[in-house]
Order: sequence, then C-alpha cells, then structure tokens
Amino acid sequence: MQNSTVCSMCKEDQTIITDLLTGEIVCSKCGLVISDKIQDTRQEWRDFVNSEEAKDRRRTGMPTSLARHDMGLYTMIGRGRKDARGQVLDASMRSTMGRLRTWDLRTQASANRNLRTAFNQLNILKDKLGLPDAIIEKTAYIYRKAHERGLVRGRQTAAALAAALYLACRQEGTPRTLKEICLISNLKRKAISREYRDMVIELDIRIPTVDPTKCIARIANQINLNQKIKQKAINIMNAATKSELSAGKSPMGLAASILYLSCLINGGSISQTVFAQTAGVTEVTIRNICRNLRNHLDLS
DNA sequence: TAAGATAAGAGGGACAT
DNA sequence: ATGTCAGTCTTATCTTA
Repeated sequence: MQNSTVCSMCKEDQTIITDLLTGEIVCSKCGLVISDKIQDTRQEWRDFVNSEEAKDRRRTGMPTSLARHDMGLYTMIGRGRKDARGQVLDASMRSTMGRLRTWDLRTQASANRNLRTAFNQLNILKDKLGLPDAIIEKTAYIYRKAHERGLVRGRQTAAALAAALYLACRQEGTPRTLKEICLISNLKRKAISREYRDMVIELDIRIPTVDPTKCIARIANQINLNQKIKQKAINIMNAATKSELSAGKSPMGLAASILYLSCLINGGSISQTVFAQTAGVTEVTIRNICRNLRNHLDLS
C-alpha cells in the first residue's frame, strides 16, 4: 500500500510505503519512519449482496472479528409475544421462551466473561502498541486456543493475553520485545514468560527465530539512521551470522551493537547509551557484544 | 561526559540424577 | 522432579580518557 505524502526529512513529495505488517509508515527515499502507529484503513472488499449495491463497495456492517468475545455475531432471544409467522404465543410457550432467554443470557455471561474482559484489554493494548489488525486477530486466536485448553483458568487474564500477543508478534515476525509488552501491560516479565512457555508447549506452536535484520531496521528507523549505515550494519550482521557469533545473543542487543559499530565506521558519533535505550538493552551488553565482534570480525 | 572494567545476582537452557 | 553448570544479561559502581 502506498501513499503520497511529504516526508519531513526529505521535504519532498515522496512515495511513502505503508507497512501494515510492522505497523510502520516509511519514506521510500530516506527510510524515515513517519509513524509507527497506523490504523488499517483499508476498505472492506467483500461482497455481501449480489446486486447493483455490491458495486458500491462500502462497508456493509460490523466486520466479524476474533477479537470480540462473540466474534461480532450474537443472537438474542427476543421478548416478542408473537412467533415468526405472527401468531400469538400461548402462555406455556411464552414461559418456555422466558426460561430459555434467562439461561441463554446466563451461559453467555459466564462462558464469555473471561473472553469479554480479555478482549477489552486487548483493544487497550492495541491502541497503546499501535499494532496492525492482523496481529490483534492472531492474538485473539491464540488466546481462544489457550482458553479452550484451560491455560487461562486460575491465572492472570492479562498475563495470558500479553503472552498471546507476544506469540502473535513472534509468529508474524514483527519485532516486539517481551520487555516492551511488560512495560505496556504493566505486568511482571516472569508472569508473561510462564504463560508464554505453557502456550508454546501446550498449543504446539512453532516459533520462527527473530530475524535480526528486522531488529536492525527497527532500531535504525527509530533513531533516524541513514541508508548507508543500515546497509553496512546488515553486511556486518551477515558476517556475524556466518561465523556463528550471533548464536545465543539477544537479537536486539546484537542489532544495536552492530548498528553502533556501523555508525562508528561511517563516522557517526551516536553514544552507546542511545542504542542501548532504543534496543531495550544495557550499555554493558552492547560493549560485550562489540568486543566480541571486534575480536572475530574484520570491521572496516 | 562517554566509554570501559569489574563484580554480584537473576533467569533460563542443557544435562544428569 | 530437582540440582548443577556454563553462559548471557542486568544492575551498580568505579576508573579512564
């Protein structure tokens, strides 16, 4: 999806790439991230009516979404005194319907209470993190699965939800750290990671490893590094991966360290602190990784 | 003021018991 | 299941340029 907008850095009318997967709007000329909090504003393209109206592709109703406790579809037993053919119901049928209505509401309330609160919280998280709908849907899907398996019962709903969100991000290859999710959801890392582990095991989910080049892109965009530095960083990253220097390192720490080195090589003077804070690791980690890289790679 | 060094401690994976 | 071990990362503090 592309828009034409004026980039604040180039000051020119440039083509802007909107990446709905990572939730970023990126200038195609200079790589500046204009905003990392976008909404998916694409139209609904589905047809619901096979007629002239269908050509007018306006939204035709509330979209169904997994991120609603009832998936946006629900039925209520009405209070009317007539049946579908307009015949007046007799007394016994009316009382039957009354009891059905009561139980319907009750079961909906108890079975869905957890999902309802969870998805309310999910919507709050969505706004805070500015994540695309695809991730939110995935989170809701994972949460439902976990809920079915009884992984949520007796645990913190919020922690389970945060774990599902983290899982969804990992699966979509959108680099969000556990730390960020802790911060935004106000939960202990331990609680989230325990849920996360249980979900991975119980639901048998395969997690792709974090793509370190995506981490590079994310950090580089956040501190507005130019294309040259980014390219050099990716080269170093490839070399590091090849000589297995990246094994066991935190991808964000590695990416930040490599960007720092790349910045130095290109004559930049951005402090380790900036990289550390952006990546969510400490300066010490950056230093250690840098030392290791400098010892084993020819950096020039 | 940024960068480097060092030490103590936390958390998690691999492995053996 | 529980304990140990090596390795990573964090926090905190001090020194150096």
